[in-house]
Amino acid sequence: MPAQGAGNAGGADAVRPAQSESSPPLPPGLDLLWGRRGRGQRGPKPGLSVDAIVAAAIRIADAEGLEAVSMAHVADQLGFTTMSLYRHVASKEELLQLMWNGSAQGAEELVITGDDWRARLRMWAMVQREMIDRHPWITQMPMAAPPMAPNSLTFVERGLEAMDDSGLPDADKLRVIGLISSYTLSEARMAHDAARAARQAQAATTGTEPLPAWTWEGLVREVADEQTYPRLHRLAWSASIGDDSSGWNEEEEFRFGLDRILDGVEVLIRTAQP
Amino acid sequence: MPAQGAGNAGGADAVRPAQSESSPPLPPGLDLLWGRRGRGQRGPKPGLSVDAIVAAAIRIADAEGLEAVSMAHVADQLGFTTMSLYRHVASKEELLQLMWNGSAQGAEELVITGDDWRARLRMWAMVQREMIDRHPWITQMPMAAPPMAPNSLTFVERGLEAMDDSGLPDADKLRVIGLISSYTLSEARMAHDAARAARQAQAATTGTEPLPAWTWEGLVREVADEQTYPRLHRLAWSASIGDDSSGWNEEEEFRFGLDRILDGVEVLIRTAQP
DNA sequence: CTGAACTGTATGCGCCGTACACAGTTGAGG
DNA sequence: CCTCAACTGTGTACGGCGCATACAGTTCAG
Repeated sequence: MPAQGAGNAGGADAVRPAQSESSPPLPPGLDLLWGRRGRGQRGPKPGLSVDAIVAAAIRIADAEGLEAVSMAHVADQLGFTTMSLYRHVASKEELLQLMWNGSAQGAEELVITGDDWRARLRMWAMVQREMIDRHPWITQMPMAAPPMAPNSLTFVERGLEAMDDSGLPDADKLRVIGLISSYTLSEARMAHDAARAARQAQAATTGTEPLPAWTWEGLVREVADEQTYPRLHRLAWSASIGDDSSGWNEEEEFRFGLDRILDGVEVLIRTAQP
Repeated sequence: MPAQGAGNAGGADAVRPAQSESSPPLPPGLDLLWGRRGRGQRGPKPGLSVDAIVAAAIRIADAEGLEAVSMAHVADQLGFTTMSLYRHVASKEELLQLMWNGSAQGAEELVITGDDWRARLRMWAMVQREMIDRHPWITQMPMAAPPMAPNSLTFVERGLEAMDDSGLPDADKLRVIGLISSYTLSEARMAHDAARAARQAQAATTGTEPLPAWTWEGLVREVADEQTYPRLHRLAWSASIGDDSSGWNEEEEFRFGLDRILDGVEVLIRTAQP
């Protein structure tokens, strides 16, 4: 169904498609992200704005998790009715996209420092990880298409900038950026999913139970017999993996993988330009 | 609320907690995965089974996407009522976990071949990627906790096996496995999200529109001005990134990253054992 | 001054996960 | 053999979800 109903009595459609003029219309969702949605001046002053909606949604997601972000919840956080949101946002999915972009606010004034490409790229990855940790719910989002939001592009630009002195062809720089982002995002996702699972396992056994607090090694010991999983069995029964008593240091794990990747990039750079 | 309501008239609880005996009860969800859920013999023969439910759910997810997997849909695919599923599965979340494990069926008879650790590890990653591609919906799943399902552990065991001749300490082998899995999963996720986005962008413009078919470069050209995104601008306006005309070969991109990671692992192995 | 453009509201639909009470089926223990 | 507890599947109902739609009130261009 096209956006402009022909003889439809009364109601205007929720959001207008584009600002017209030269450029071809962007895919739906992206137009708003890049400020290309029309704004007439005829009606009453809007008491609600896209920014306010997105900010409220992010506040909720930070405080109560992504699953708590419903149109109704966001709306009455703002003191409006549910349907009022649809005057500014086409759908919940679009709101989620805007939240994604909003979570990366501050990427503009981000400065990546370091003596060489390796130090800078490392910092770039750590910053990305920190941004995700500040808004863990972004690891649960659909993530439609390659990142095309303004803040995402800014971040990619910073990554390319970090590799200015690498001597790699631009296409390879982009691939390296993609590689590191993939890893960082995935690692953050696993960390937060695990944390969430642990948290709600804790919540499930309120009070009464002695709460066994399963560790990864403990579970493997319980479940993996020696015949079918000899190596895992050995690993789980050998001395604790992590150094400290609690075992399993996530941050250390992340840095380990990152350094392996950077080693690989170094090999690429060295072989490309002798 | 504990599972056993004291004076509750009539109804037995949906699923019994554990099989008793020695071992301490596993966290909820895992007990079923590892076959540690009790089964009495008193009642009528069940016409429904966990396996049938999981198989039906996977069939739906493969054919119509994960969002089409609802308890109602699964149930009447099997010719039963919605609520009947809850006699075999504690919740939808548990069903999703079982689907995850079920999607990795066939991991037992998987054989990883190759002359050295590098070839084997590469094959291991490619196999993982293919398994994900066969069931793209697993990239959309919550993924509670580190992978503890039997098939997941089998797969990890195979990865460790692939590195038998690497000379690395076991803990490092595990970290390498984790690094590669993270990357593979994330890359697969991006690829499928992009594919899905493209598919439904296509579906949105049925018939009438000339469907512009945006490429990544095209979008960047449209949106990224030279001042704020100089490197991206240059990249997008230079000759097409991919080699063929359609640009952007996902498989090649995946292999690029994988080879970088393997290079990094090689560095680690070489420096660890001279 | 009028009417079109615009903002927020109220109502309602279909779908979701699942709590709960219930009827029918089976096998173990008396 | 009978009985009754254990068990399986059903029916109904509830609260929450995203969102279509019709509507009432506000503002500015003509």
